[in-house]
This record gives sequence, C-alpha cells and structure tokens, in this order.
Amino acid sequence: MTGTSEDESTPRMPRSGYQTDTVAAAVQTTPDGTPARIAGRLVLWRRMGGLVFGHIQDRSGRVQISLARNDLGEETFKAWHSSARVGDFVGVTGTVYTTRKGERTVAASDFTVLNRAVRALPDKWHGVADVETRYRRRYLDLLANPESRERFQIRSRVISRIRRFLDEADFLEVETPILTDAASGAAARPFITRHNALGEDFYLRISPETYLKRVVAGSFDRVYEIGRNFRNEGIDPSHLQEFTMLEWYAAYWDYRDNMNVVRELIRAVLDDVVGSRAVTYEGVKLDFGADWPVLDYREEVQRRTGVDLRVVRDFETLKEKCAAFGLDVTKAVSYAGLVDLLYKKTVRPELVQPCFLVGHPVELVPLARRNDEDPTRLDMFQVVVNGWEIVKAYSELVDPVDQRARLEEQAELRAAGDDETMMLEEDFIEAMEYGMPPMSGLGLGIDRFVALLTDAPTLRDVVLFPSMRGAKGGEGAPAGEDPAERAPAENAPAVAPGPKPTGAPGS
RNA sequence: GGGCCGUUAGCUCAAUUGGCAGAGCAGCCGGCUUUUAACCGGCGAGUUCAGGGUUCGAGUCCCUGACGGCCCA
Repeated sequence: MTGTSEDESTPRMPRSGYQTDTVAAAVQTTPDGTPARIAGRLVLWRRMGGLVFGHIQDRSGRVQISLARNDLGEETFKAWHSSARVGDFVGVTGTVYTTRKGERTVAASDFTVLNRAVRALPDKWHGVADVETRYRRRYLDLLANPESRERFQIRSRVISRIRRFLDEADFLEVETPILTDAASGAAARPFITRHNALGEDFYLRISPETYLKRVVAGSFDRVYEIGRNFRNEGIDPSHLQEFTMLEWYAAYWDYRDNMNVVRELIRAVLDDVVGSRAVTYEGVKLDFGADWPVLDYREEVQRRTGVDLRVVRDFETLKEKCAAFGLDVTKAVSYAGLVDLLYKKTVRPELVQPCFLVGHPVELVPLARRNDEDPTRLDMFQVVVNGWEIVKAYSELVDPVDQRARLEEQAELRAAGDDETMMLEEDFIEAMEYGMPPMSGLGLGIDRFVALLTDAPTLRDVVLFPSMRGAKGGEGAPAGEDPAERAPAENAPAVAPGPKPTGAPGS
C-alpha cells in the first residue's frame, strides 16, 4: 500500500494514545491549565500570522486548538501550521486555556498530522445538501452535517435503551435465521436468493415470527430479537425494503399485557433518550405522554366509510363498496386485501397522535388468535402515530388445527394470484402440535420510531446506507467494459479530479 | 409501472428573449499574534449528467437514456 506514497510525507502512527471520540465535548468543561492530548479531524484552519487557530471535530462536536509562534519558535511553528490542511486528522498535545472571546482552546506544544485528506471536504458552512451524495457517501454527510450525526447517535441510544428495558424484564435476546426456506410471518413479497451448497432458492426473511415462537415452545418463555427484515416492495418515505424490527414473545401474556408494556417501553425511551415525552414531527407535536386512546378497527372504518365490516364479510360485496368509495380495486384479490386498502386510505392517515387500534378482522393476520367471544375479530392491536404503524402485536394463535386451516386459506389465495400471502410451513405447525404456551408477541419498527424521534422526513435518513440503484459510471465501470483496460487504473493512487495533493509539507 | 421536478468548478449555488459559463467556500501564493463561516490582495480551477437533434450560435429549446427526489398506482 505504501508503494506510491512519498515516505517523507507519510504520517506515522502516534507512539502513545490520544484522548479521542468525545474529547471535543470533554475539553469544554476542562479547567484552564490542564494538560491535554487529543486527536480528531481538522475542520477549520485559520492562519493569522504568528497565531493559528483550528477546530478539530469528533462525534461529540468541535474543540479549538491553537499554534503560537511565540511558544514554538519560528521554524517549528511554520513547519507545523503549513503541514496541515482542512480534512486532515491531527493529534495535538498541549494545555487548555480560554481565549478573549471565551472559547476553550488547546494551545499546542506538539502537533502531528496523523493522516491526510487528499480530496476537498464539503463546504464548511453548507455541508452536503445533495440527497444522493448524503445517502451514497454517508461519511461526508456525517462529517459535514451535525444533525445527521445526532440522528444516528440517537438511533444507537434508542436501541441500547430498548435492550436494557427488555433485559431488565427477563427477556432473552436470541437470533433466528435470515436465510429461510419459506417467507412467513407477514404478508409481503420476499427477496429470493440462491443457496449454492443446498442447491435451492432461499428467501430473505420478511419476519422472524415463526422462529421466535418455536423458541418459546422450546421453553424460553420471553425472547426478543432486534434485526433486519427484508420486503421486496416499493421505496417511499415510510417504507424501506431492508428495515430493522424489534420482535418479542412472552409466554402467558396476552395482547393487553403487551399494550401496557410497549407503552411503558416507548415512554422509557422518550424519557431517557429524548428527555421529553413529546416530540415535534414535521411541525406536528406528537405527545406520547398523553392518554393513548383505544380505537376499534371496524368502528373506525365504519365511522369514516359507512362500511360495517361485521356485516360485509365477503370479497365481492366489499369490492363494490370500495369501488363506490373511489378506491382502485383492480388489483384486489382477497377480502383481507380490500379491508387493508380501505383502512389505509381512510382511517390510518387520520391517526396522528399515539393511539391503540384494536379488534382487527380475523382475515388480516393468519398467525393471530381469535377473540374468544367474537371469532370474527382478533386479539390484536397496533400502535399508530403520524399515520404510521410503528407497533403490531397480538395474542398468538397456538391451536395447530386453526393454524393449519388459516394457512391453507393463505395457500388458496396465493394459488389465486395473491403474492402477498403467508407460506405454509409444516415445520412450524408441527412445532405447534408439540404444544406452545399461550403467548403474545409484538413487533416494533425501529426505523419509523427513530424517524419520529429525530424529525427525519424519510426513513432513509435514519439508515446509514439506504438501498440505492447501482452507482453510476466513473470508477464503477459500466457493464461491458473490458476489465483489462481498466486494470492499470486500479492500482493508481486515488487522485481527485479536482485539487491535487500538492504542496507536500516541508517542501 | 405513470406524472412532475432536479443534475452547472471538490462543496453550496448563479447565469435575462437562445448570444464570451460566474460567485462564495475549498485549493495554491503573499500579508496578518486572540480568530470564530476570521479578514485583505493575487492565481488556478468546468465533458454544464450522457447521447442525439434544431440553430449562425444551446447550460438554456426538442428527443432518448442514466441517476436522484416528490406524488400517484
């Protein structure tokens, strides 16, 4: 790797450790006169004759450093300040003091360039505005845009707080397969991939649900998993094809237990990560501290459309009702699909403040338990905020006879052309036949939750590297190009099309 | 899949009815010992996303495509 470098200018590793990572914040509360040895990326560099100020940055913010000719002597002063450029990583050893304008600063007695940047950083004031650049080259977004750094730190703290909450509630964190031989646990199209060793196609999981239930059957009464799910659907501001979900299952709980627990969890995250139970999302205050009304699914649909789902229970009639309501029913192939369409178009957008939606029709979720008194509805709830479903939970169906019948219905719908149905997994039903405790499970969409907490206009803003179409041209080499032609270029130093790494220090 | 919008210097953005492609920041050179997006003087910087077309002349108008965004299905 060093073959093309000029050894004279190649920075050497520091011999001893620097304070790093959150040192920028730490220096702000350090008394004058304290020795400091810090490192970070140089983001501002102001040379003014015999005194030079700079800011170095890490994830906690920025701290000012200074080099003074009077302290260092002419030669050292000149060598050091001319050796560094904005973008370089530098190490500074010195003493903390406060400038006339009151800024805490480290006066350097030693100064080392730890590594260089050969490309120009984004505009120091405007940062990176181009959305595509922010997603494809997230490192530029992170280093240039503080609000982006803050978002991802909040994301990390949210997940950490959730883990602590569940661990303290005696849940066991487990991991279940992402590569599976059946896409189950949700109504969604899967990604298909090839398992070479087994010689067959596999699916990227759309949900860990049936595996987690098997784990509960195996006597782990409370389990959770935080992990990636994949759904082969369209991209829009509230959907990602690759998203992070929390799912938990607790034996002997029912959905009402989960309503209380998830509200407690969400409030704990708000308290400890945000510091307030209310957040503002796109100008709208969302108050998680207020009462969460419990709304009945079928009553809400009826209130807005006049359609009583307790009476209208067949596909054709509901299709007519939906069409009369102006909805596009040309692609509808199932009763459940129509119910979902009607709800999503009329009810969901109006549910802005946090609420529980309960009593969904039995057709909607083949893995959920029927209500004992009313077998046409499920013991199920969702938490809806800002028109987004952030939680879905229910008492689990643990009756293998009903489970088989419900999944066979799904298979029939699939045969009839509905590709968003659940696949029937024999293994899963067999596990149920060995016996499962009554239980309730819950899923919480981490990306949506974090987006609400950080006022992110799209979920892509809370995922470090959102899915994008293959990079265009340039070094990416368009398909069909002769690889032999560009082979020499691969070993060439990465020289920017713009500014060259000229002016080697010490020259 | 459909509609609309966008793509100009490393970054952020200008460019009149179609008439020499510019500024700030960044970079380079010089000045400046308490700056705060430091400031002052000088210099260099472009496949205007790609390809085609209209025109004496295209960043600008037309067509096709790429990538991205928003809305719709």
